[in-house]
Amino acid sequence: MPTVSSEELAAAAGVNSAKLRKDFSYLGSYGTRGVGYDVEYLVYQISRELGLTQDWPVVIVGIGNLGAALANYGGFASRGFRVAALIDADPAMAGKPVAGIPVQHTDDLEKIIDENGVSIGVIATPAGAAQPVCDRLVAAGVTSILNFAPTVLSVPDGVDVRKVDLSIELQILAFHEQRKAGEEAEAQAGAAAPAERGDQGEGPDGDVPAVMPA
Amino acid sequence: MPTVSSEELAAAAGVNSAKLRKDFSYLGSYGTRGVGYDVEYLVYQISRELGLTQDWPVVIVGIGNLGAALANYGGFASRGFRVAALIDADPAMAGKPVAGIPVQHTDDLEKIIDENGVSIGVIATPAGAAQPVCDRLVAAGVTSILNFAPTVLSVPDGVDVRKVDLSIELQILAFHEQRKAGEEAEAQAGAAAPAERGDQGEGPDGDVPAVMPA
DNA sequence: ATGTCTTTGTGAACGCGTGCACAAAGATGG
DNA sequence: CCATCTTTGTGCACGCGTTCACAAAGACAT
Ligand SMILES: NC(=O)c1ccc[n+]([C@@H]2O[C@H](COP(=O)([O-])OP(=O)(O)OC[C@H]3O[C@@H](n4cnc5c(N)ncnc54)[C@H](O)[C@@H]3O)[C@@H](O)[C@H]2O)c1
Ligand SMILES: NC(=O)c1ccc[n+]([C@@H]2O[C@H](COP(=O)([O-])OP(=O)(O)OC[C@H]3O[C@@H](n4cnc5c(N)ncnc54)[C@H](O)[C@@H]3O)[C@@H](O)[C@H]2O)c1
Repeated sequence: MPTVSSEELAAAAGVNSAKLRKDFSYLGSYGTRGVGYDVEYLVYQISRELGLTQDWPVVIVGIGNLGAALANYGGFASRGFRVAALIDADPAMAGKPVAGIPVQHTDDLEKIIDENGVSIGVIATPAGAAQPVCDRLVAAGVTSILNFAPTVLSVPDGVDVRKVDLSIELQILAFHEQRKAGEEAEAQAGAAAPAERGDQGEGPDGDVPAVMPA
Repeated sequence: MPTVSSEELAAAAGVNSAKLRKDFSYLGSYGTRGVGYDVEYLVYQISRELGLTQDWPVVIVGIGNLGAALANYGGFASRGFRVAALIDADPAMAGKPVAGIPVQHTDDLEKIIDENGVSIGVIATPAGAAQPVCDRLVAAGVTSILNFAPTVLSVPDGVDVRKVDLSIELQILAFHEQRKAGEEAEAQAGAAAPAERGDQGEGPDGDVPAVMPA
């Protein structure tokens, strides 16, 4: 039975082993003291808890540059997501296949959501169309939305929205970049450079805490 | 002189006014007691601190579905980012314009980085090519990388990497989605549903803290 | 069966970000 | 010039997540 210790996993992930064990403990006691965790069983338990064991039908609305790229992306299927339908407002696109899936017109949005039992929608329309599209998706029964349009969406309680803003990603990089330059210039001033985070910035998260003094 | 109070700003942003004031205080004391903050001056100071006042040349490597979509995206320019060059390994693409910018071949990568003074690179190649491309970018002087390939990149100290993993965004939504369904089923069991966050999930950040008991 | 050795699971301490509460600053009006 | 009123800037306390440290559990050898 292949096993891994929390120490090994923690080292590989670059985190503290105690935290990793405590996190696992929320799923139950799946480890064996003196041995570690059964890899296969652990993978299954985590997958199940994260919802990776079921497959989720997803619709993409707005099949332009970005929407088409998303439709073509094979990485979703491997994580349990299935592109159930592509929707666009442009009549010229209706019926035209993108990534092997025929694009359907916005008029049928409600029907498509309903027939496919979709609860997750991706919005890749221009900013102006995002809120109206969002409203229709929600009204049709979608309760989770991934929004690429540069707009803050208003949704009722119970609906989750995640916004992906690529400009902000670049801004965060630029912020650190600017800071690097500043530190070099001040390197002669004696003060040591502050500790740098070494992670792979999983998203535009709790970053950028301290700011340089005036 | 148009001004805003920390209270107004906090309400608009949906955060605590004390936190907002404390954050601003790291930039210096730009407010006037009894009045508030001079809007124009505040915007300038924040922009400067965030590095929004300078424009950053950026190169995109891997001009496929995603890379082309990024190149066509106008939202970057408005935030101070300029697409300085597009690079792809496919000889057939060399010279072909995408979004008005001719695609250049990977062979010239180092020269392109150097001549344009690029310090920020975007990787949109297949996963297998990401690390080699990353190494070349870093060797050529790039110190910030936005990675779309589903790979964890190894970089030397001093180089920042941010990874955008769209599958993880969907997974987070699916996780909450699964949980919603679970709560409905357990609604009869008496325990009240835990408080739900109402924000717009700026990235795959410090989310998903507590996990359901076994 | 008993002892030893490894690794888990978790109570307790620590550190840090967030929010409260208020004194100080400064504008404004009399 | 003084009184009053608004809003900033910040010390302090609270809460939560992270880390430490260790007892308990269990495998494995003798
Ligand atoms: N391209 C990028 O890399 C990128 C990056 C970040 C954000 N974004 C954002 O993503 C969105 C899409 O970008 P894009 O480059 O694909 O734009 P695009 O113009 O190429 O595509 C937009 C598509 O949406 C369709 N559309 C318009 N109104 C619609 C509606 N009401 N219902 C359904 N479909 C509708 C259009 O027909 C078009 O096909 C934009 O909001 C953009 O700001 C794009
Ligand atoms: N399309 C999406 O929505 C999406 C979403 C998430 C992640 N991704 C990831 O982004 C990357 C690109 O996705 P895509 O859909 O655009 O793929 P794609 O196959 O359409 O494009 C890849 C491009 O990279 C070029 N390339 C290959 N090797 C290269 C090298 N060594 N140097 C320079 N260029 C090279 C290819 O010529 C091609 O043009 C992939 O890693 C994919 O997993 C894509």
